[in-house]
Amino acid sequence: MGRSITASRVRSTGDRPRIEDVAALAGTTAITVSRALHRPEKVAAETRRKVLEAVAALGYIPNLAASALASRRSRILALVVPTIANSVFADTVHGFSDAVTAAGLQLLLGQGTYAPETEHRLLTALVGRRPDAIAVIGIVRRTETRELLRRAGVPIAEIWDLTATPIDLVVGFSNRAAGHAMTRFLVGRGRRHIAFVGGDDDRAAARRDGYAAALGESGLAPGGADIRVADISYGAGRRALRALLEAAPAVDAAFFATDVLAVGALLECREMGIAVPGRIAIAGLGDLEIARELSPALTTVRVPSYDIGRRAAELLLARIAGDAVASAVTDLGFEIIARESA
Amino acid sequence: MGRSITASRVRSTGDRPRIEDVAALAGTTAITVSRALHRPEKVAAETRRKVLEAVAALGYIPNLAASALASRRSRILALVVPTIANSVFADTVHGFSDAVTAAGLQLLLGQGTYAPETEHRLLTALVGRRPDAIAVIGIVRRTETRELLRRAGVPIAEIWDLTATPIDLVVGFSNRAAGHAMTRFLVGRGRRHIAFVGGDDDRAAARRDGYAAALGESGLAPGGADIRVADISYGAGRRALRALLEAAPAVDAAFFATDVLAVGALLECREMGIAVPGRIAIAGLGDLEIARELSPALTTVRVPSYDIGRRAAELLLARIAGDAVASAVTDLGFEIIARESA
DNA sequence: TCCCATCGTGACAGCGCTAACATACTCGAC
DNA sequence: GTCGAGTATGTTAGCGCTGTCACGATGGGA
Repeated sequence: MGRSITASRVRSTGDRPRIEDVAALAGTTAITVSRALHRPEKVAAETRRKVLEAVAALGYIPNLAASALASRRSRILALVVPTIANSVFADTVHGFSDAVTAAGLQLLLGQGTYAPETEHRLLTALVGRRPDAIAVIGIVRRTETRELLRRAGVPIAEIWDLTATPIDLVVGFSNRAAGHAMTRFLVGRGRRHIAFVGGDDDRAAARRDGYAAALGESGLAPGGADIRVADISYGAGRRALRALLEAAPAVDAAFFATDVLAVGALLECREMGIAVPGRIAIAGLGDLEIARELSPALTTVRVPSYDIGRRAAELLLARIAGDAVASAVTDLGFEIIARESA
Repeated sequence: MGRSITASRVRSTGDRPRIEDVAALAGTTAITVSRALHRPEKVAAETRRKVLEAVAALGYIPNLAASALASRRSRILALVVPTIANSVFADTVHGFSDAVTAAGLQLLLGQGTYAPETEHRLLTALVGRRPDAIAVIGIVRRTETRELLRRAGVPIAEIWDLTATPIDLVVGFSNRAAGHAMTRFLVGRGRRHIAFVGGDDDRAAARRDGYAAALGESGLAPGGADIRVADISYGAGRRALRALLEAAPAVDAAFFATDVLAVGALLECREMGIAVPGRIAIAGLGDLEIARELSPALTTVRVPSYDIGRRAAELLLARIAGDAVASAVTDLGFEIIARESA
């Protein structure tokens, strides 16, 4: 049945050439071809030349699935993101992709993990591909999922928020500290009725936490109703601002969990003729490009989205290469960008 | 040497369980486990139960690289994008990912193909993974690369622009027609000195083409210097607007190849006190969310970014399943969204 | 009663590659 | 000339899964 029984080793037309076809044409054997391609220094220059010639002549492209199976190295890095339709996460994917590509590996992307259930399913599927490492945006909460990742037996990075108890590595910044710092900043600007507006994901919750702690330290009470948004959009930011002013007329500052919401609020203020920062200060988080282009320009927290992705990939690659990674926790920090809106 | 020589088939700790381990625990053989997982209707209910129990007990996750090798189906779809840090492409990735995930396959993402050379290298690497289908944003120009894809022997989709001579499938809209339609729209609004501003990629070039054709039909000359931007950002849009007004003071309309540039121009006009659309009309393409939130709201071309990704994946999946795809060309159209800026 | 279709299961081989060991050959030291 | 070390290449045996065929059991129709 097998090809090896047939007299000729020439492949039928339409089939892709295999490593043996290359070897035959180059007058050598499969293993030498493999070495010529992966460890050229182990092969005589003349042999290498013949092999490369044969590769070119046949248009040979190694089957990486077979390679992965035999070598137990897939040369794939998996990355899991809540959604890609969010430019800060897109930047992280970008950074991750750049580092992965530079190292000659490939990126397997999993998307859609705001629910723990989907996250688990998605990760199971990804683990099946036996990636050399896995990165996940967010801290993995479900015990079962953490166990799944641990058992995958490869380096794991949880990225975008810090935790003292990572599965393996963490790369990000403290969302809590960022929330705290911005709130202190607003207090420092003389604001006394500061509201927080955000969604319900973990990162927003951490920022809200930091906000609450900073208020407590300053002896202040929350400056408005607890406004939660269901989706992250400019429109949601507008609506949230209106709801806030209605529910808490005394509010003098609004800190939004993300710039998209803050920008929406800024636009709404302009249309309603509400002075910013006169009547109310507006602050965001993310430092989107649009934030600095509006007027008043948005005061925000700059966050290393691209670097988180890039650094995570680099650390994972180092781990794969067997290099010791100094610390399990990589804090990339953040920066308050004071502009006109607060 | 091999595992089969050892007396016991129980795996050493740390190793992942294989299909044979599951089979042993379920009291059956590997092939039955494979069938129980992939074609459950082919296996007796009782056997299936035992297999699933064993799978759960061992935490077995099939090795998809081995599966791909044996079955010649990788269950991977590859997608290649110029950059992901551009929200319209991110939407396309999103749509593609949704369809791929829904079908139980996985997404291999390649990023960074504004240069033909990188595109070729990236695609070579992706083809090595033997995806079941490949989608590429843009029309593949290089003959060598087209040949590479053709020889991959799987369905191929070129997406985001139409062409009469696709490698296999095309899904998108006519960038030329969109440029044409918006230009006609501006002419219809009484504009006579219409400028076009965009980058140098293929899509911008097609839009510029349509613009030039529409001007010709209306007996008009280009309304300004030929402004090319090097990067796509709000800042670039601002600078382009200033450059345009300086180079061609008579200009009464500016059509930007993408909304990001148009939004930048709109912001610049506001700051410079230039009346829009009084002094100059501004139009874009893409229909970003911010476009409708600004005032004046941006007149633009709505483009089916998400649907292009989703539809491309669906068509590719249909092809893989052996269904005939009605037409090689899928035109998803576009829509002029007339708002206040033009 | 026999036959053949159908169902459930299994044996075997192979997908295309590489790790590990084995072998041949070269060259300089003694 | 012999030996050992180093270099270049080859042989063998899988990696973990599934396609293909084969086989036994069951059951309904002639």
